[in-house]
Amino acid sequence: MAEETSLRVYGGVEGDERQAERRMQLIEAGLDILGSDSGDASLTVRGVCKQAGLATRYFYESFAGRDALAIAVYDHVIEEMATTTLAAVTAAPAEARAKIRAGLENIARTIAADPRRGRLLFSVALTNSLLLHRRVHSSRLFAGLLGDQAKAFYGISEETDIEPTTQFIVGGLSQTFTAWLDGTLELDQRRLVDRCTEIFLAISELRPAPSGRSH
Amino acid sequence: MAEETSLRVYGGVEGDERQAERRMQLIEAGLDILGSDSGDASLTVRGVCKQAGLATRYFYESFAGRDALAIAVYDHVIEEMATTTLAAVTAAPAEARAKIRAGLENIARTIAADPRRGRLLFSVALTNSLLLHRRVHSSRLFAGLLGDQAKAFYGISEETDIEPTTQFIVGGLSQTFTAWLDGTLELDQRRLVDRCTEIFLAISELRPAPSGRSH
DNA sequence: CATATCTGAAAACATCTGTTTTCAGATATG
DNA sequence: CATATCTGAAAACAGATGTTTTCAGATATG
Repeated sequence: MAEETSLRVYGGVEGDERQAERRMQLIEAGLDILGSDSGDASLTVRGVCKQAGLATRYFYESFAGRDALAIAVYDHVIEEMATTTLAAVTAAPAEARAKIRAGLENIARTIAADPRRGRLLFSVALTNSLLLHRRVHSSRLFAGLLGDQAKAFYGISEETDIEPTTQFIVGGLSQTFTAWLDGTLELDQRRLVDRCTEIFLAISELRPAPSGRSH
Repeated sequence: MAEETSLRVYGGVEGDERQAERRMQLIEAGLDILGSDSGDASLTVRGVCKQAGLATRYFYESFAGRDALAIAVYDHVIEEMATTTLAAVTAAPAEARAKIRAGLENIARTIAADPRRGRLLFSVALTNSLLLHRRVHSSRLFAGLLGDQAKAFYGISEETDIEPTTQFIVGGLSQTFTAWLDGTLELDQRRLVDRCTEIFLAISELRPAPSGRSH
């Protein structure tokens, strides 16, 4: 409440900068932990501070609690993924297969370069209901992003229910990317993206309800 | 080690029976908790005993620890689901669409009748690596069970890697069933099964690797 | 140099959990 | 009836964790 008055220079660095760097160190450490296969149960205050090389004291300087850090980490990863994927899809030729492939390729490349991000987005066991909601929301976002032609066909709304087709695609992609990160799937990135693109397309081209309106 | 000597009659019931009933009460209570949306982090010894109406003392009579109970609950649910689904698939006409529909219908009906089972199998956030491994194994089992014609085509081995197609189907079905249980999907059971059957078929009919062998 | 702030480490306190043990009362058995 | 076992509830103990506070030393500022 009355903290903006102090903040001296220390070690030649401004107070705001030191705080911001500590915050970033905590987010990085949080990503290390959330991006491991232990799930978010291992995200402890002491643990993340040790990983960040900071004193416990500084945790509450930047975050109100465990959940606040988890959300910050998740948002940090999602935001970057959304930005780059949107750019890749936009830059791709105006054709369903090309756009889907471009988006999937961006995701595959990103999580291959930093598996922590992939595990956080797709495979980490989240017990935190806030994080689960974020994942649902961002899944919806990506499904819309990648399947914008499906959106045009079927009229998927971002606010109302998701079609079973979209749910299926999101779940299928998550599972496939997770297995790929695990090493369970012995595919190179190129073939993974090819394969997922074809499956995505095949599902998209199904009529939403063969015998009439779906509800 | 030397417990099989005692076990008196109490309340008109044999000692073995009392133990077995307490074990069943604990498994039921464990299913209540694991089948809630809190994930397996809420499966505490005190909690499950309270839910079962038993004293903490009796937990370790039947289980070595938290993990042992979790595994017992999971196996209990999986075993029943596998048995009834296998029966449904076997009884269905010898045709891919009919067999897939029969299997999916059995799963949908079972989890609609007891959502705890569905949430445990598909949606609960599992931080327990033992449970995660069980889920992978049983997913493999069900994918093979439902897609036996795909198995014949692609030669899916239960011991080696799973094809990306199978991973996609398992993940897609899990996500879709989860959303259906949540109420996110406003479909009746019939349409859900129809839709999943068509998607399943469409994916199955894709060639595994359009440009050659997959690895 | 004197004082105020910052830093790192650790202590402190409460709570939750796993696990074992105690104990008074209920029940069966000789 | 006397004794051994069973039951339910709770206490006890250790460890992990969230969260706040203390404290000695480092660093900047007047």
